[in-house]
Amino acid sequence: MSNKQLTKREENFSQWYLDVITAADLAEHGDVKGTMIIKPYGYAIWERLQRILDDKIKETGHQNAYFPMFIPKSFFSKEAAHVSGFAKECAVVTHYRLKTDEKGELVVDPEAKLQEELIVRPTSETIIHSAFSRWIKSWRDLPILINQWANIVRWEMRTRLFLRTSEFLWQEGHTAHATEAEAEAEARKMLEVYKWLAQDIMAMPVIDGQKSEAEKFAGALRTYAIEAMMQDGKSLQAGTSHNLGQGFAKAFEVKFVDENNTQQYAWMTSWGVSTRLIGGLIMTHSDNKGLVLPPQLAPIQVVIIPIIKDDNSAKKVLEAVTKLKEDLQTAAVRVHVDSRDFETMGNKMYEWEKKGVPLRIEIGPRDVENKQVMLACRDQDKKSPLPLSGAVTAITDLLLDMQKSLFIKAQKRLTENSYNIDNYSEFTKKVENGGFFYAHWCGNAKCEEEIKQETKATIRCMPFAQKEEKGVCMKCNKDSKKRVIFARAY
RNA sequence: CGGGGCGUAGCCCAGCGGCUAAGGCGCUUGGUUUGGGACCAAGAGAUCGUGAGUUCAAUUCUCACCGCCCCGACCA
Repeated sequence: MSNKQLTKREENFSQWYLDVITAADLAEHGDVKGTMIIKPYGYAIWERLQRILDDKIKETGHQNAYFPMFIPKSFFSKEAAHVSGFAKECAVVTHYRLKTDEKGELVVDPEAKLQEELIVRPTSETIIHSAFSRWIKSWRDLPILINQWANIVRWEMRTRLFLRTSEFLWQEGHTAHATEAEAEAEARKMLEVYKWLAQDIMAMPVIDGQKSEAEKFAGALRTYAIEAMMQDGKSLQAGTSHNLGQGFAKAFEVKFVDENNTQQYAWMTSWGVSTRLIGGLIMTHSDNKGLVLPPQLAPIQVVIIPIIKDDNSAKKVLEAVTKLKEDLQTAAVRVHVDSRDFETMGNKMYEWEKKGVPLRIEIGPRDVENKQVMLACRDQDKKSPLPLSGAVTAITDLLLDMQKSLFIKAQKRLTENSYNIDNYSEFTKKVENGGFFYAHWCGNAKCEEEIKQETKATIRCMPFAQKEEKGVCMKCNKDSKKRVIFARAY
């Protein structure tokens, strides 16, 4: 990263740290504009998240499957709202062959034009539903609960590392049900899973709720989402779950014969989270020193750095290091020993700090002598001695504590930056500084749009937990029953 | 697609109508170091974005093209 950016980062930390400090070590931009290369360490974080979520998705009765990345254009155009929602950001395959021209240059062979263009999936509803229509004949075939891990492409005009890349990795669930109630329950259940993932695993507090009509998924009946607050007060949509109603079923002829021998359209859902979560993770916990990882997600939970002074003490130090490493591994702690002798102490420490390893342990001759290790927690500044006896228990406890305290810290920030607001002109000023604004809204899309135009703030969600109360829309003064969250978002 | 900026080594960049294109980071080798970003020495690494023009001479000036970044529009 350039020096200019570093300087600017210091001026305005929240704007820059995603790009500058940690993301650079986790990922770099790809060769195609807006795509990203995720480096092994960054991928290890995604991989843990993926494994944890995948287990949970299977536990809740879903099966993994895989569908093609190319979607015939005709599939895409069957659901009207869906088309208009995604049409502007699709990568399109038009040819299937290259050739060398007279000048010896590699060109697209005009002879090899596809009869029907293929869309690189921006999401897989259409292709999966077309399969569903063949798979589903009877009420006995339902529910069908499918999940897929895949890459997708959305040709965004403006990209941002981790948060909005042209190509990204995600998980997308697609289900079909016999009844509306069942589909609704499924959509809500999976949002709960995402909430659990965000809060219990990533230590990232979220607000769950329903999206407004303007913000909902193209083609959905209702969209539910979890919204997280980043350190700069901006909102990040961290996961969505859609009750698709019967719209897609009608477009793709997903029909079944019910117990009364009548043809019915299925009720569908879809839900997904993406590598955007890694961006959310970075922007929730990171500090000026780099990434801070919650222990549950950290590929390396404990790093041990042996301090070798001379050949005499080296043996004893390495013995102590190996012993502790093995004991920790027995206790299922993910531990790494940094035994590189060509790096200086300082470099090693900065590196692991930057990578967000929760606990760092140093063992040198002095520590062996005193039957202790030096321990530093990533979320605290100090370094303190820890007796070797009982060290493993102390460490596992510390990891649990850190998981909790990271969540509490983030939740405190979320609470402190959430406001009830009734005065629109006050809102327009305060929203500049970020935060969640609980405000009354009449439910009219026109007010919503005007507010967006005037303040760049959108309705993030209508929180499930929000109690009814009488009020008037902060924009137009018409009656409102509930407050919704307005915020600026990524 | 509008407005602005920038393309010189893996990265950050200096430079100038002319001589062997400078420096820092990183890398390699050897040595000394090692409890918070080490030091010394020697080295490798550059079609100066591409093409054309002006000129005795272009990395430098002009034009075109390509690419990237930022701000909008778009999207989330």
